[in-house]
Amino acid sequence: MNESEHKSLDFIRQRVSDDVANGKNEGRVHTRFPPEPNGYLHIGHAKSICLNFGLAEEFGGKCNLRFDDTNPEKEDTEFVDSIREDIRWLGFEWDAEFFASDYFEKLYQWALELIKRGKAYVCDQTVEEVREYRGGWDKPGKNSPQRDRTVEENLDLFSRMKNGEFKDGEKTLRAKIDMNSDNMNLRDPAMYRIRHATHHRTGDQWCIYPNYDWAHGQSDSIESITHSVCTLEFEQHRPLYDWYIGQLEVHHPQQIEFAKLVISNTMMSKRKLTELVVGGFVEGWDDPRMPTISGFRRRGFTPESIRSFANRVGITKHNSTTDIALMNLCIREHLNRIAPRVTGVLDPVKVVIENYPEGEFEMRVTGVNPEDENAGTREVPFGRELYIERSDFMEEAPKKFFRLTVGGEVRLRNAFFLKCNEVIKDEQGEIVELRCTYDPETSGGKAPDGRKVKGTIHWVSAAHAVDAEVRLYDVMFENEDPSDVPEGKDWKDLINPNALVVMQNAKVEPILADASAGDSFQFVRNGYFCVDSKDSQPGKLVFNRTVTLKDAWSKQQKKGGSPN
RNA sequence: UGCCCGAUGGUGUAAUGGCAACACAUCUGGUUUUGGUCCAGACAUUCUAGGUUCGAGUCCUAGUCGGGUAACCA
Repeated sequence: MNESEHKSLDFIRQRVSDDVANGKNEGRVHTRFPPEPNGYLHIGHAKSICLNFGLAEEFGGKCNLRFDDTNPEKEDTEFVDSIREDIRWLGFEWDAEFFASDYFEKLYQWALELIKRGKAYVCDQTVEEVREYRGGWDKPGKNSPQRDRTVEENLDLFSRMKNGEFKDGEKTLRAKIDMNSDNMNLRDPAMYRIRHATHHRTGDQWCIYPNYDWAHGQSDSIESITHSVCTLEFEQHRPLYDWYIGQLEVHHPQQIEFAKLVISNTMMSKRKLTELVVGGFVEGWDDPRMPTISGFRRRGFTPESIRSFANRVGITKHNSTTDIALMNLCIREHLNRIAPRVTGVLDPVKVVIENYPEGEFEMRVTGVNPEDENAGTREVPFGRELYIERSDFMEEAPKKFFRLTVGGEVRLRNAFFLKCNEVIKDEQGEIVELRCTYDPETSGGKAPDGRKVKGTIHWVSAAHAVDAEVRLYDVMFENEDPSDVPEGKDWKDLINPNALVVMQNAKVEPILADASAGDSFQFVRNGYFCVDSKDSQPGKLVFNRTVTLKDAWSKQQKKGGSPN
């Protein structure tokens, strides 16, 4: 190792690096990503996925996918399938796939072993009694009345638990540790509970199910995991993790905890995300407003952008909140390089060019992506009637407004200079048409007489434009911290009503009629959009706005407008 | 009311006892046929108080603040 080439590693990579250097685990690195299949993966899981799979890649090791399916009542194969899909979409492939339920028999045998060694006992207490006997932070616990049952009695009772002789909640198997420990997890934790429920994989084969602590470390051990990375809330479980593995005298993985991802204006709690889906507040787990991986995918985020984000947020032990702006940066950065530029007019208003011959059209040739020389060119039809963005015209405009005004001149992107002569409105005073003239001498966007124009606006030919529905997405919560709910309010009251705004009458350039589901584009001056993978049809296009472009103009406007 | 963990700019991270670095955000300016991109610049008494040291963001002590934790969930 060259000291001068010391790279900046996060504390986990540092630790793994040290372990490898010291020959721990024969220099092996083996991680695992262990989701419970009770919901869809979200961006927080992406951080964990990038960490675990990244560790394996960087240290020449392996990473398993393990479904932590020890709670039959909440888990389902739908979630198993979506988890596999999401991990692969992110660009990772696991070395081996397991289920905690693969180990139910082994875990059972191990439990028998602990019973025989007097380290576990069958307890008859109810949930309430257990809580009472556990004591508190300030007061010691009391032993369960059944704590000193004989080995024979425990063996008999436990096998009868397994055989279904008892009802749910009637008995548990508990580890005999220390009812006086400072760490509540060590006050005789439950190892097994009775659940007469059908498991998504083992069916009705079992009616006793191992608790997390009894299953997790041993599963890690069986798979020869070297570094068992998890989030901070499991920190005080580590002594129990270590105790079980120590008792069983099997391969001992090292648990390491890091801070989970928190993003501003975003709800990450799996329970609450489930509530949004079940309660119909969103269309489903893959609703583009959701912080799920499938939601981001449908919204138009790329795997590259999410991996880039995960790498930028860092791995530490302190709780922090990452600004949602960083996500936006990551996706803009990637899409700016790869997304073809097209024109989409979200809120169209008609322009009639009075001095352009009726019924005539011409093709304008234009680049596909200024960031990519190899992207080539495309042709766009131009004619007498166009659609432009309603917000690109103002009757009474402030001085800094560089767009179209009455009497003012702007450039039509990739075409001509345009001047507005007259505004036509309907009875409600709504602008329905702008009568304009163009300067044929400015083809190519420059005037022979050298006169300059401040603004350039986008347009589509009215005769060629394709209708589209465009869904504009924004942050799901207006509050930076949506878990901070004001008195008397429900967290769902904080949902941003403008998280989705649908533009029904958008007009897009004809080339987009052939776009396929999932394709991403930059709508020039508007943002990045993708073809919705569920609702878009050949005759009825639907686009999702992935993210806006940075917008200095609207930012300036929000500041209260310029004093000219 | 114990036990465990943490604290570096508005935000997220780096600095492995030796010049507080990078990115985001914000603001200024330049380039530009996208108010995009790109380029240049601005933006910190490292929670507090003591101590060790030639030298402390880093080590020690005490405090302050924040988080986690008492499921037959994971």
